[in-house]
Amino acid sequence: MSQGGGDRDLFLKRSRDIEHAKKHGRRISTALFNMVICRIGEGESRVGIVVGKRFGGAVSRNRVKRLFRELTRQLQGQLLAGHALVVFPKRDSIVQPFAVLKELWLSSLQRQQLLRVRES
RNA sequence: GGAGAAGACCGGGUGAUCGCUUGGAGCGGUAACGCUUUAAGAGGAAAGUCCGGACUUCAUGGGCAGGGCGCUGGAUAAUUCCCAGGCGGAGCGAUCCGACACCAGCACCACAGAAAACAAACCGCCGAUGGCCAAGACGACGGGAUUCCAAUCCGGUCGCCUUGGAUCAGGUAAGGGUGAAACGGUGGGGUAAAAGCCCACCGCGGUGGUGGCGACAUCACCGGCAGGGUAAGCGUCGCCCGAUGCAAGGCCAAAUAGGAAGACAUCAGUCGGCUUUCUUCGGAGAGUCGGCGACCGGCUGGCCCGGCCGAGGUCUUCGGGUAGGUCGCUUGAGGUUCGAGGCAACUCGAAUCCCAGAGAAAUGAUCAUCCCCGUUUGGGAGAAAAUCCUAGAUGGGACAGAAUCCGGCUUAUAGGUCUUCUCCACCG
RNA sequence: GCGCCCGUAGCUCAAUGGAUAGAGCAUCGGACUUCGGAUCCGAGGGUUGGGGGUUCAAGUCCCUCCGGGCGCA
Repeated sequence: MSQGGGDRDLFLKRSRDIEHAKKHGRRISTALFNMVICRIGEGESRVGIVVGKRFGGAVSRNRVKRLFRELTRQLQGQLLAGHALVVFPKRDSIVQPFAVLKELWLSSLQRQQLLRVRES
């Protein structure tokens, strides 16, 4: 349906979808974020970002969501289709430089074999 | 120069690349939508939700609750906010702070203290006056001793006076450890001792004059003093407030579930007893009496009164509502600049501008450069320290994110700018 | 977003505005016991969430901030 334009279809927004992923997905954790990965079949992969009230004030919560959204936008071309990812950022992720975050994101997805192989 | 007081303002700037949301224009497309281009896109507190409104829905009345505020005047859409003033308090001062009406009624005032709200009196002081007791002087009377009488001496009774009392009646509240608070304060006179008992000043109360719109101020006269505190305890008085909050509310409307609304007629059933008719002997119908229905349940702005509804039948209509979507949704007690009025809050007039509208919630990521501050290195000025100039490296730049919209309050906030004023020190 | 409620010892709760804030459990010490448990005796532990105000006096009354919880589609 979407031709890859606006980023509405890039993100998981309904709590029903996020609860489904949390219940059925497998959980990995890194130094800067936790993540739940769930296979949902057809369609583009989607990313949900969950930031609880314990993370901090509204400014910190908004900032970390923006960081992870930017990460998703920059790297959406390399993601394999048919998965739902739910990210739970940790408090340290807001003080790290963006390049460190990007490196960790790529390597952890590589380990889960969710990245599209470059040469093919 | 130092130490302060009050008020106003800023809250990093510029540029590049890649993105997000909304509006306009153009192109493509039946449409949904897509592409290109252009414009705009967090705050002084957006926060806390403590007040006040706009706006929304809710209503058959009556009464009672409930809440808020409390010096005066002004200003406002409105306010408990704001402005100006009064009074009280703090400060040398600029200034700051103040729930700042009423103690008539009820209630409370622990411990300590003689006594804690009614006025008294535990210790104390006095004992003037009237008693009592003691001593003494004087007088009168009568007695005894020395004795013939006189005279002297002794003791007695009465009267009066003086002095005295661990005294009684009584006077007094000056002084008394306490306490947050003790029934005006200081000084003098006065007295037996005292006391507004008297006087001066201060405080207080009343009356009148003057000034002020007023709170109040001030002056004069009069009064010897009225009688504690707490109402952010119950309460009284005056004024104000209906409730509800954009998750209000309107519209469209999947899936699932079957009901919902209106009108009309009947105006009532059920249980038990008795009488009677029919009977397939199980019962059924009619009449009459009694019980329940009906001291019940639901709705009705928080409560009460009051009010409305309640079973079954027939007919007509299709609606209600969840997920979701959409409207509300940003042109407004609006901003900016002038002018006028007012001490000011603010008001009036003119011109001009359109300035976020998201929806698990857009305003971001990376980089360059400039600005400010700190650390440090090299060079220079300087005898050296201090300090200054210059170049570089490195770190930092607060509090904090619109959610229906406004007016305030409160709280958080790195660094900086401006204006006015006060006190102290020095120089002229 | 809007509305509402609650904060007392480590935990669960008390406490008319009146004095060192109390009880139970828990902790520690002692007694008892061969040792432990139970029991008995005793002790420690509190900025009454923070600050300010009213009052002679505040855990209590009032204001404000902080933390926690609940409801509303």
